[in-house]
Amino acid sequence: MATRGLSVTNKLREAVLGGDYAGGTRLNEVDLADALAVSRTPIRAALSTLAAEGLLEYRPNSGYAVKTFAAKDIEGIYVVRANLEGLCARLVGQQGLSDVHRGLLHKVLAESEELQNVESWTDEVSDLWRDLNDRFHNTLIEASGNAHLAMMLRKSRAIPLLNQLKFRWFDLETLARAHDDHSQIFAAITGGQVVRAESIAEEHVYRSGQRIIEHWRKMDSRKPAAGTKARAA
Amino acid sequence: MATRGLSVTNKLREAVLGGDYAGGTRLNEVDLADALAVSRTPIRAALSTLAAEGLLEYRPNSGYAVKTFAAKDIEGIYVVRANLEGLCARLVGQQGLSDVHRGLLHKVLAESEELQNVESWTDEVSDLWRDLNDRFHNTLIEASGNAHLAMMLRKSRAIPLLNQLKFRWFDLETLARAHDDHSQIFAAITGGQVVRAESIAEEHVYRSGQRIIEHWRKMDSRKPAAGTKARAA
DNA sequence: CAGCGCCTCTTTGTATGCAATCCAGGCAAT
DNA sequence: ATTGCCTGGATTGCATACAAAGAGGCGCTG
Repeated sequence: MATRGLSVTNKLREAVLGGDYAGGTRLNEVDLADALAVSRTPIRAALSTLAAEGLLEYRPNSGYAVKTFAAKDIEGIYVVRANLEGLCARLVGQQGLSDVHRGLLHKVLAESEELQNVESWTDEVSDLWRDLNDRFHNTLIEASGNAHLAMMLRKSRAIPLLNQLKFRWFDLETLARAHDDHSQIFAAITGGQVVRAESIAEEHVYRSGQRIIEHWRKMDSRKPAAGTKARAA
Repeated sequence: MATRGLSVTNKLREAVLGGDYAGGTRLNEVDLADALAVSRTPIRAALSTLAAEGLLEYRPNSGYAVKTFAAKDIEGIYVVRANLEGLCARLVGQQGLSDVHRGLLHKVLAESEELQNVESWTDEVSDLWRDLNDRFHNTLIEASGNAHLAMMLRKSRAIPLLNQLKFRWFDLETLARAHDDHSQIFAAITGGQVVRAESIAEEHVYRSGQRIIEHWRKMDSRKPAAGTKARAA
C-alpha cells in the first residue's frame, strides 16, 4: 500500500463493510487517528473517500457517520443490481466468452457442483460458496468488458454487513437453486440465448434480494438504530 | 456553502464537467490553492472527492489528473444508462405517479411542445431544451423513489463536456423525435403500460447515446490526448 | 418551575512546515 | 549512441497548531 491515506481507507472500508460499526455510528477523527497510529490528515482523506463511495454520511462541521441501510434501501439497491446483472449477462452473451473466461466459469461451476454433496449448511460451506459465488459474478462482470458497469455493480454490492450475513441465511435447497441458476446462465450465454441469459440473471439476483430483504426486515425491527460513539478497529 | 472544502469541490466539479480542463490534465495542488485563494487542505479534500466520483484519476505520490473519456467509454456508460433509465420508467409505471410529479411532467411536455415551433436550432433553443430534458428525466428519477438508482444515474450522466456538447449536436428533427419519445413515455406510464414505458425509455436513451458516440469519435480522432499542465479556474 | 441565552468544551475545518517521493536532465561508462 | 546512475527541483504526503463552528450544560430571568 503506497500511502498511509490509502492504507487507512482500505482498513476502514473493510471495517465498515464488515459491520464493525453499527449503522449511525459517528466516526471521531481523533479516536481513529489514535487507533490507527496516524495523524488526522490521512484519516480525513479516508473518510472523505468512503463518504463519496456511499458508505458514510457527511455533515459539515459535524463529521462522518456510518450510513444506515433500512430494508427499503436494500430493496431499492437490489432492484438496480438485478437489472445491472441482467444487463451484464446480456452483454456477455452478445459478445461471447473468451477462452479464459469460459475456463474460469467452467471451473467455478465444477467446484460448485462438487459443493452440492455436502450434507448440511455449515459456516465453512457458507464461506466456500461465497467465494464461488463471487468468482462467478466477478468473472461475468470482467467478461462484459464494461468498466462503468463494473463500477456500478461494485457499488451495488458494497453494503455493510451484507456479505457477512447473506450466505449465513442460506440452506442446501437455496444453494442448489443458486447453483442451477449459475449453470443456466452459463449455458444460455454459451448457447447464444442472450435474452434468456438476461432474464435468468436478473431473476437470480432479484430472488436472492427478496430473501435478504426478508431477513433484513427482521433485523431492522430488532434494532432501535444508533447514535453511539465509535470504538476503534 | 458551509465549508471551503465543499465550496471548492463544487467549483472544481463544475469546471471539470464544463470541460475547462482537457482530459489528462494534471491538477497541481499549489496552483489550484493559489487560484482559489485557499490553502492546499481544502483543495486536497476536493480532489479526493472528485476522484471518488470518477471525474479524476489518482496516482499515489503523483497527484490527480482529469479522467479522459474515449468513445468506447461513452459507449459503455450509455449502455448502462439506457438500461437504468428503462428501469426507472418501469418503476414509475409500476407504482404510479403522484399528482405533483404528474403535474411537473405535464408542464415539461407542454413547454416542450411549444418549443417545437422554433424555426432553427440555435444555441438558445439548445439551452432551453437541455433544461426541459433535464427536468423530464430528473422528475422521473425522483418519482421512482429509488435513491440508489438516482445516484447511479447521476454518476452515469456526469461526464466532462458532454452536457455542454450534447445538445449542440441536435437538430430540429432530433428534437421532435426526442419530444415524441418523452410524450410516449409519459403516456405509457399514465396508461399503465409498464413494459412499453421501459422499452421506449431505454431505446430513447440508447439512441441519444448512439448520436453522441458518433460525434465523440470524431472529436477523439482530432485530439492527440493530453499531458498538459493545468491553468486555474 | 419553565424558558431563554450565554459560555464552555468538544469536534471539525484550515493553514503551514517539513519529510518523502518522483521525475527530468545531465553525466559517465560501456 | 545507448544505457544506467545520480542529483536537484518540483510536488505530494503527513503531522501539527490554531481557528471556528456546534452541542450541551448552567445560570439567569420571568
